[in-house]
Amino acid sequence: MDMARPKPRDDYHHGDLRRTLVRRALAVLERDGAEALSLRALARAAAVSHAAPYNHFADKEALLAAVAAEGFRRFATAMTDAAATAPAEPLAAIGAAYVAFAYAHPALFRLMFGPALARADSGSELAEAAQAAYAVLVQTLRGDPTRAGALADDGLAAWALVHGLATLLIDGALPGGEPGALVARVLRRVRIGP
Amino acid sequence: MDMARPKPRDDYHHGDLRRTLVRRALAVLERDGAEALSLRALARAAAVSHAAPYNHFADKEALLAAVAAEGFRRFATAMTDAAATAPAEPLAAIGAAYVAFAYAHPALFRLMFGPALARADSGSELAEAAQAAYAVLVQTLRGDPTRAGALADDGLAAWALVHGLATLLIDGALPGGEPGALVARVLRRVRIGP
DNA sequence: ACCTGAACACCGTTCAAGT
DNA sequence: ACCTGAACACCGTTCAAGT
Repeated sequence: MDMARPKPRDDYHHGDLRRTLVRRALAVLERDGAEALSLRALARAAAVSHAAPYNHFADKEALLAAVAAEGFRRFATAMTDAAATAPAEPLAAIGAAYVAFAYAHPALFRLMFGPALARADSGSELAEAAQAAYAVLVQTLRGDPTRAGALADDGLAAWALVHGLATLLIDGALPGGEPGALVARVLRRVRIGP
Repeated sequence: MDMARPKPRDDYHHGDLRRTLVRRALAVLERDGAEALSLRALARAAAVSHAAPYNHFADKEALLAAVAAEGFRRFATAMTDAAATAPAEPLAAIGAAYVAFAYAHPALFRLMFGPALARADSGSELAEAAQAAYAVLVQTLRGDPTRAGALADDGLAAWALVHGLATLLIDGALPGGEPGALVARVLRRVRIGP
C-alpha cells in the first residue's frame, strides 16, 4: 500500500496554515507594505476563517515576529553570499549587500528592525534569527567571531554606518539615483580603527 | 469695553482643535507608542466628536505628518543647542544630541523617519521641517552650508553613522548601559575624510 | 488538534444635518 | 467655518461549538 505521505485534503483549508500565513504575509509586505497586513485579510487569502490563525499564533504581533525572523534568515544568507564573492573588501561587500537587501525589501526591513525586535525576549525565534544575522556581519568584518557577547566598538561603528545608510535610503532621505554607487562612494570616505 | 481677545467658549470643544490634537498626539506617542495613536481616541481626549478632526486633517496620515514635522522642529533646536555648547568637537556634539533625542523620544523618532517621510511631497510641512533639521546637521558638521542641494559624501557618512547608532539603540540592538558613553567611544574610532 | 461562526469592542472615513 | 450623529466597511480578539 502507499506510504503515509499526508495528501492534501479535498476541502483545501489546512495543509500547514502556519507556513502559508507567513509566506503570504511576506508577499503582502513586498507588494502593499506593512499597513496592508491584517490577520483577517491573511486568513481570507488562505481560504480559512478569521479565527483560524489563532491556532498558530498568539496574536498579530506573534505572526509579525515570525515574518521578521524569516526576514533575518534571508538577510543572513544574502550577506553570507556577498561576503563569499568579495573577500578582499569585507566592509564594501557587506555594506553593499546590507543596503541592497533593505532597498529590495523596504517594508520587510522596517519590520525586522521595528519595535517588535526591541520587545523580543532573548530566547525567541526572532531574537535568535537577528542574532545569527548579526554574527554573519561581525564574522565577515573581522576574522574572529563574537567574543564574550560584548561587541567590539569597531564592529559597532561599521554596523551603524551601513545600517544608517540603509534606513536613510529607504526613507527617501538620500539623493536619488543608483544607490550602489553612492554607498560605495560614501564607504570609501570612512576609516574605522585605532 | 474689553478687547476682542477670543474668550474660550463655554462648551469647551473648539479653541484651536488642530493644535490640541497635535499636542495630544505627541503626548500619546511618548507615553504609549505609535500603535496607541487613534484619531477617535484623540478626538475623545479633546472632548470632541470623532468626525471633528477631519475639519483640520484630510486623514490620519496628515495628522501624523504634522506630528512628525513638529518632531523635526524640536530635533533641530536640540541639535542647534548641543552644537553651540561644544563647538570644538562638532561630530561628537551633534552625534550625542542626535542619539540622545532618539533615546528620549523613540516613538516620535520612528514616526519622523517612518514611511510617511518617504511619501511626503517636497513642498509639504513635513519635508520642510526635515530639510531644516538636516541643514542644522550639515551646517554644524562643516563650515559651509549645503551647496547645490547635493550632499557631500563626508556629511552623508557622518549622518548615516549617527543615524545608524540612534536607530540601533532604540531597537534594543546595542549593548545595554549608559548610551552616551558608548556613542562617544564608537564615534572616536571613526575618521571621515579623504 | 485544528477549524468555524457569532459576538464584542474597537477602528478610519464619509456625509447629511445642524449652528 | 466648524462640529455632530449616524452609518459603512473594516479591524483584533475571544469563545463556544463542531470535526
